[in-house]
Amino acid sequence: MGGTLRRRGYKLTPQRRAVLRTVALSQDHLTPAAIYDRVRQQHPGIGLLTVYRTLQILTELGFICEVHAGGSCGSYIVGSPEHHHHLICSNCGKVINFTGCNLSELEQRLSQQTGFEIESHLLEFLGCCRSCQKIA
Amino acid sequence: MGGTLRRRGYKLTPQRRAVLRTVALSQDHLTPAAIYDRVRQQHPGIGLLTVYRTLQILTELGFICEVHAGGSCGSYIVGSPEHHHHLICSNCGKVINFTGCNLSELEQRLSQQTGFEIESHLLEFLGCCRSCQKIA
DNA sequence: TTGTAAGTGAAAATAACTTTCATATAGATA
DNA sequence: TATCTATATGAAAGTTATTTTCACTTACAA
Repeated sequence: MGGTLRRRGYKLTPQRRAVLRTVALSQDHLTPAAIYDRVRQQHPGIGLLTVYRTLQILTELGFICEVHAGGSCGSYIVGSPEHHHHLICSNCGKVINFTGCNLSELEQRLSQQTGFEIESHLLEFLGCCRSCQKIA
Repeated sequence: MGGTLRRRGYKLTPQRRAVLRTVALSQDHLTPAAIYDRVRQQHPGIGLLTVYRTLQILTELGFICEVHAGGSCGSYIVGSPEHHHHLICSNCGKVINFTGCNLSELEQRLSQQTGFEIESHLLEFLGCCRSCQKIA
C-alpha cells in the first residue's frame, strides 16, 4: 500500500491505513458514515472529511471499489487491481468478488451498432447468499 | 401510463405526466434537480418534492430507470418494461438502451460457485458517442 | 355529484458531501 | 539524524441532496 501511494505522490498516514483496514475487514459494503464510525473506535480523532478524502484516493488507486446495485450507491468494498465484479447479497450486504465477465463480444456488437467507442462497464449481480436463504 | 398507475392504486396527475414527459424528451440522463428545472418551465407551481416522489413511482413502475455508471448515480432516463440495459456517453451523457445482455450462463456459474440465489443484475456500458468522438 | 383515498406544496429537518484554512506530519533530502 | 516542504489533517462553516410533517387539494370510483 505505502509504495503505491508514494508512487502517486500520496503519503501513507495512520488514518489512511485505518480506513483501508476497516473496509478490508468487512464482509459487506460500507457507507462513508459507517466506515467513519468503525474507524473512530480505533482512531478517535479522525474526521469524516478525512474518510471521504481517503475513500476517493483508495478508489482511484484500486484498493477499494464503490458498489451500486440494490440501493448501495456510495458504499465501498475492498477491491483488487485486477478486473473484477461484485455479487451482492440483497439481504445482508455481503459482497463476493468474481472475475471472468466475458463481455467483449457484447461490447463489440454494441460498438458496431451504435458507433460508440466503449470505455468501460459496470456489472453487478444482486442475490441472496446461502446464509440469508436459510433464514428467509 | 394512466392505466398502469391506476392498477397500482396511483393517480395520474398533471405533475406526474409532466415529469415523465420531461425525462422521455431528454436524450441524456437527468438529475432530480435538472428535471425539476425543466418541468417548472411548463408547470411553474410544481415542487421539488413532487419530482422526487414521482421519480420513485415511475421507477417502480418501470417507466424510467436510474443510471449509475460514470458518476451518474441518481440520474434518470426513460425506460421500457422489457429487460434492457444502458450505454452511456461519458462526455455528453447521451444514453442508448439495448437488449440481449445474455448473462444467464454467467449467472448459473456464479450461482453454483457461491450458493447465491441470483435475483437481478446491473449492467451499464460507458463510452464515447459518435458525435463526441468527432469533437475530441 | 360526491366522498375519499391519494397527491400536492410549503417549510423545516436531516443527511450527504464539500470548501476553506490554519496546523501538523510523512518522508525525501542534506 | 535533523531539516524542510509538499501533502495531509481536523474544525467549522457552507452547500447540496433528500426526507419528514402537515394542512390543503384533487383524481377518480361509486
